Amino acid sequence: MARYSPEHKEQVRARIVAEAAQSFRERGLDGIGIQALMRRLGLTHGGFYRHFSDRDELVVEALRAAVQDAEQRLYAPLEEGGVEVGAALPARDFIHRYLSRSHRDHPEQGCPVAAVGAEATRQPTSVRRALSSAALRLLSNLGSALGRDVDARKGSMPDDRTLSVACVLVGALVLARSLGGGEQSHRVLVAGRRLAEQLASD
Amino acid sequence: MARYSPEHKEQVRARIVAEAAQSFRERGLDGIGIQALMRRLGLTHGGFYRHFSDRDELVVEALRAAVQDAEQRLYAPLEEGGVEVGAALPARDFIHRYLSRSHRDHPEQGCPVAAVGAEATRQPTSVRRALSSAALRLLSNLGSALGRDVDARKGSMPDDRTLSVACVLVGALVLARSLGGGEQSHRVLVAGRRLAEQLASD
DNA sequence: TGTACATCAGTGAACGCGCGTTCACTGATGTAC
DNA sequence: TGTACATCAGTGAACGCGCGTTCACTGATGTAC
Repeated sequence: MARYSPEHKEQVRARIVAEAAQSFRERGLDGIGIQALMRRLGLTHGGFYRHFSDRDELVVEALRAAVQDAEQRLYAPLEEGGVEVGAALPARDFIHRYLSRSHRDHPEQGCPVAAVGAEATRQPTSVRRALSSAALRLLSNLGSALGRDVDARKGSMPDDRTLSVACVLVGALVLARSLGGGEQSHRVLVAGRRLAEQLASD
Repeated sequence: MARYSPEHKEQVRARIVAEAAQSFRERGLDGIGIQALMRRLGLTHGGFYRHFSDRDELVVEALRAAVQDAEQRLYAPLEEGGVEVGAALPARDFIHRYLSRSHRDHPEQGCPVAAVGAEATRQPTSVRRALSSAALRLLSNLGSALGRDVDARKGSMPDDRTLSVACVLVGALVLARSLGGGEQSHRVLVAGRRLAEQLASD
């Protein structure tokens, strides 16, 4: 067992991060352990520390990966011809993907801010910073979709309209999840969509 | 040790529930154990099962208590003369209390939907139901504050304006907590307040 | 080309710890006589 | 009023379990000669 091809190690590391990015959104940042995580990948827990110095380091990386994953699914335009990606989605499409039933029912593939943002206050500093930059990235993407391209990560500020739409998106999703999957929950999604679209088109 | 006054048992039970209602909002529904909780009250863990059949029963009760606690602090009018309580707060005051820095910084005394609503998808049925009724109660209170007195708990539906304001409140709080306590976080609170007030006064 | 050695990703036992839950127990009070 | 007994909230040891982390190890491959 060992001495694999040069790329092997980074591939395994990437698999750990990807699995964690899913599991943490599904079960919360404290909801899955290293042993269970490694077992899911067909590995044993001891090897984990060849890749990460401790659990928090994985949480930070997994949050970064979750942001990218959510961007792919919610923000990136549909690929046409199977190749190109790049331009921003229209705000309307982003809003509809964000406040869809499938996003509500699959937090493990969705926005990390809605899934674990409320856990920020009980996390160590490194994790809080990662959550904060996840939120800023959401604002930045949303700003682009609204045609207000401001790079929030660099400290510049998203405009008020972007902030407003972001509140509606996150709030509607958290409320809809709190309400379960029934009719009231769906009404929240629909009301959130309508309001977000209206704000986006002002 | 035992055979206290008749009210003693229910007082202890109430203390357990109150402590849990705080701790669960502060640390998440899985964030504090029975031993730690009982220790905080100066009791030992064994006695817990004289009051509850299992941990989930406590979670359900604690969520109910958290709703009442949050209502007291966010929704109940200031007592005048130190006695009376009853009438609804104006929507504007409710919005400003909900999107205050102190609510952002003290989830343990605040809205349980914002604090633990995102955990709904990973809880057993009994807890999911309790979270759902917490959310409905938030909608109901907000409906009253907006002058749309609809008892959401009985299955009747909150109107769209109430749903919209609720999305803004919950989303702004979760976003502000994700962003930490800095300037961006405060801007989210301010933007949320402005939007919520505007929607409330339409 | 063949042999000796170094590397290091992954293994799995072990550490101390806290979890939810059970249970034999203690001992102050209430009730029966 | 005095004594014997029942009650039952609270105690603390114990159960099996999973946690994060450490560590001696294995063994396939790469490098040195």
